[in-house]
Amino acid sequence: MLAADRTDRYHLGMPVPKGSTIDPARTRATILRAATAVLYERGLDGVGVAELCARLGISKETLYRHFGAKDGLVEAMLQERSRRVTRRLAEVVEQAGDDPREQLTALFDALQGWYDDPVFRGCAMLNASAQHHDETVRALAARHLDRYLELLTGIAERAGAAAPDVLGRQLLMLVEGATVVAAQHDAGGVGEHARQAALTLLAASGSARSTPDRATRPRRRP
Amino acid sequence: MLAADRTDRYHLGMPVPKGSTIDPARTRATILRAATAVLYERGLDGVGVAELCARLGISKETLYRHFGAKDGLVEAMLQERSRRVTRRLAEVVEQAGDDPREQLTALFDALQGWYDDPVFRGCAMLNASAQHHDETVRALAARHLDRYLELLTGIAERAGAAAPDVLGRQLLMLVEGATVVAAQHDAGGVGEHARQAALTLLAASGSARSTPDRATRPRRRP
DNA sequence: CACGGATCGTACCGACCGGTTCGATCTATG
DNA sequence: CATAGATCGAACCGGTCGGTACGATCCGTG
Repeated sequence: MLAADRTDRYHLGMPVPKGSTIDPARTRATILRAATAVLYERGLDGVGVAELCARLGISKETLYRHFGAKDGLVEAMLQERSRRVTRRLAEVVEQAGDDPREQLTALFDALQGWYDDPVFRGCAMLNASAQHHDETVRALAARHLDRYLELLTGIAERAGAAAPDVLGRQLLMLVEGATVVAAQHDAGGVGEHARQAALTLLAASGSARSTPDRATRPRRRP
Repeated sequence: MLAADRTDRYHLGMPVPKGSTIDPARTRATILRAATAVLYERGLDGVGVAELCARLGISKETLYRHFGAKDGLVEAMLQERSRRVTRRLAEVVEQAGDDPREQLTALFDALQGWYDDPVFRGCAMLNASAQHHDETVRALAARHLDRYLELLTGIAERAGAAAPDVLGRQLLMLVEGATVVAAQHDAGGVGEHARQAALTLLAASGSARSTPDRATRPRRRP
């Protein structure tokens, strides 16, 4: 589990390299990354602070100095994950070129790759929201869906959909539905089927690419 | 919270009516129904056994005699809810007539009605699966999705879709995605948008009955 | 009328959990 | 060399939770 025998040791399960100040910021980031993996796999309440710290190779005091409380860790973790995942998907879409169809294809392919990952356990935000009825976590989940919706509505707009916000919502349902089904029901091919559905909705959404400029519409948040 | 003052009292928060044997089966069903509501609203781990019993107006001993353990209650509860919900949706579909488009419309209208219910908190099965990483609960959630899938694939078959199982999966994603979005993001109109998407997918699925502009084909191919 | 069964209310128990504290160790800095 | 800061490991604390036990109450039945 850990490295370093009793003679020399320190910090995060590994002996501190030669001459390096223990950088708190780096420590915090490392804790965040490792804790995210454990809490995602086992659930927020599935692992206590003691075991969590043991797995990370840190002491409870270190964790509490960086995050104040377990909730602080959870919130920081969810925020960071939401940002990272959203950025990743936005990159995938961006690198797919200008064709909205290609963008959607790339997006659902990326999702399928995620579903195939052995550690895939569904959307961490929605899982967290189901576990902690805490209002803060709910807000983070809602914000996460906001980010997704913004990305998808952007695709819908570039496709010249007659009602891009409606299409964006529908694509959001497909993305989240595919994620849920992949997590709970699997059987494979979920991403592909979702992609086909998305392309069908796109094709049926009105004049494709013929009306690039249109009145901008209000945005997210109820 | 309770009825009955200190003079006469008994059983399930209400005084036992005049001459009636306390029927264990009825007691169990009543506990199940009331516990379902509380645990759905607050989360499986959001309310302890003590408080749960207080809310139901029963003693812990009674609960444990009927369900053995909290997990037993949870499992019984989820099973019963899955059966009830699925049956209800099947009825809605059945009462909508023979047209698959009408059936889908009725189904998503029913879902929208659910979303509008103030106690709506998303799909209880998926919430439970996110909370208890327990294998039994996961299996119950998977079985729940099986039931949904069966219903939706049936509609796809009656519509004469070229690939009814694929369309069924896609409709399942829409249903679950709509439920997730309604629970976490709301803003209204989710059911309607999901319904439109479902009808679009149905119309594009190579069906005979649901697309008026295509060559007709016989229905019913199991 | 006595008995068995279902129930209540309460007290109790052991386990665990989130969080705090403390002494010791090591590093960089001045 | 002394100090300050980051960390470790372990002990500790109060609270909560799931589950059990027990005496008392009320019912229908024999």
